[in-house]
Amino acid sequence: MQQPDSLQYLGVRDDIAARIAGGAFKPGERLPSERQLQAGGGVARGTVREALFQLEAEGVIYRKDRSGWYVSPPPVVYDPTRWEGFMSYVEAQGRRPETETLSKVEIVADDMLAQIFSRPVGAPMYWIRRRRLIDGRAVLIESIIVDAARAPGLIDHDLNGSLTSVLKSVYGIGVARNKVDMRPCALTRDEAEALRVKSGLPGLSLVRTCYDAQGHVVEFDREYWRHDALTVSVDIRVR
Amino acid sequence: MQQPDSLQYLGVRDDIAARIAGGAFKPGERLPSERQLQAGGGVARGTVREALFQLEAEGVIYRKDRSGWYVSPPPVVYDPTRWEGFMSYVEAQGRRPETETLSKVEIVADDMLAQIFSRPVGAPMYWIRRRRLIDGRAVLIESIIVDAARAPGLIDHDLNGSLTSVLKSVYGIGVARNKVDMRPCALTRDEAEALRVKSGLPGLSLVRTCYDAQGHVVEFDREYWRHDALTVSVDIRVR
DNA sequence: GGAGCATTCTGGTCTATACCAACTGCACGA
DNA sequence: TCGTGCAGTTGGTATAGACCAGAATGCTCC
Repeated sequence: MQQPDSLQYLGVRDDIAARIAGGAFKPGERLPSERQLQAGGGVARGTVREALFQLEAEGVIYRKDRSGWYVSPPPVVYDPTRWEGFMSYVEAQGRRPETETLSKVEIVADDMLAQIFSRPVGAPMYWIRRRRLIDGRAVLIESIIVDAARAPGLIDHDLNGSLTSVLKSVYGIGVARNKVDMRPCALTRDEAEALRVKSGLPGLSLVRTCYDAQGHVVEFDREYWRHDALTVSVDIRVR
Repeated sequence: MQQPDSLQYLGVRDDIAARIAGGAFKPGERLPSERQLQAGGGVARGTVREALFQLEAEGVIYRKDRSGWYVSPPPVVYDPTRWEGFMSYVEAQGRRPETETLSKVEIVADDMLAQIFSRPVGAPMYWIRRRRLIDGRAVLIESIIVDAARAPGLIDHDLNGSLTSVLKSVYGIGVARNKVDMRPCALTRDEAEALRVKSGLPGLSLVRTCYDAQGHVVEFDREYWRHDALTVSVDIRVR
């Protein structure tokens, strides 16, 4: 599957990429519309879109539905071993973090949750869904489960800040160990809708299990990130 | 960007996905051609392709250029903290690993490599490029740099097996610490060609720096994985 | 000045068609 | 038996046109 430069859409891609690299469009700025790019390049709109899809896959640009194509800001660096919460982490990198709580409800543990938390099926749990933004752009959606018995009344607190610090300061629960699973994925249906992206856009699925010093599960967290929003960095000793 | 089920390509997607889940097509098997699917669904070929792209992004299917669409095998699990080489690792999961050495040459360190290895610019280095396959499918391409002064004659050895074990058994160099950077990316140009995928397919970029017990850099490794070929799992204590 | 509404613009979906290049399989011949 | 070459099939690229729904804009009226 060679890429001879004879392919028109790669030519259009290179043209737009060069203009972005040259500073003609800055991070966050809008590109000309597809129809304008089409006229400028003398190609069909489908070809322009193919070029834009390439740049989107590379993380160079992103789209807002029916609004336009925009130049991507740089990604944040994520180190699971140094993670102390989204808000402080993002702020430390000079970006503006925001959190929106989409829902918070009490549920009962199903088989999977019961096993994860080592609790009986039917045990009360809190289910929190949040959307998190960087510089005004939604970058991840997360679904958190916390054992209600260990943090009674948790969902009555303001959860738009750091959940970790609420658990620590209000309930005295600290995190001693993290297990993180990562997997490239496609953002589909619910996640895509919540992040306001087109279904099928590549993303990163991140499943975090937090344990306290006694080895009990404190928090079980599924996150779906935009693929262009982060870099993961892990520094570990070989066992 | 809601997904009302009125969208035709999502309907086609669901139809194909259901047939795969139902066992009509097994991992590794070929799907009917786009033109056959088109006729069966009564839609345009572009719509069928849109549905196939969705499933590809989700990792459900993959394509061989001008050959057809195939059902994806399950991903391998990758734990950077337990990594003892591709070959043994993949075999332990019941899969068949292969390695092809694409090139191995001596180069001189540029600014970046000099800094990484704490060696002068111009120091001799070995540059090894390999392609690695699971069950006959190319899943990753890697580019490895090793300090030639620490492993003289390395590239005269057979490098289709475990590089780690060659470094250990022949040169007595062990790895004590790993630094791993991960980032969702697009496979473009060289990587895409080496993996025989279409440029722009999502992938995972993995940069590994291996240190010995003295903190010297042993090996610097850039890997590009197919996005559907692996799951990353990290288990770490919070500092 | 602000709320509400209509228009315009934008990307999203879909159809139909055409041609190309790489792969596949088969038939043929050495 | 083993290549070799041809023909058919497949996905890849590109065009042109059409319509839709949501976003953005600007206008009007209160």
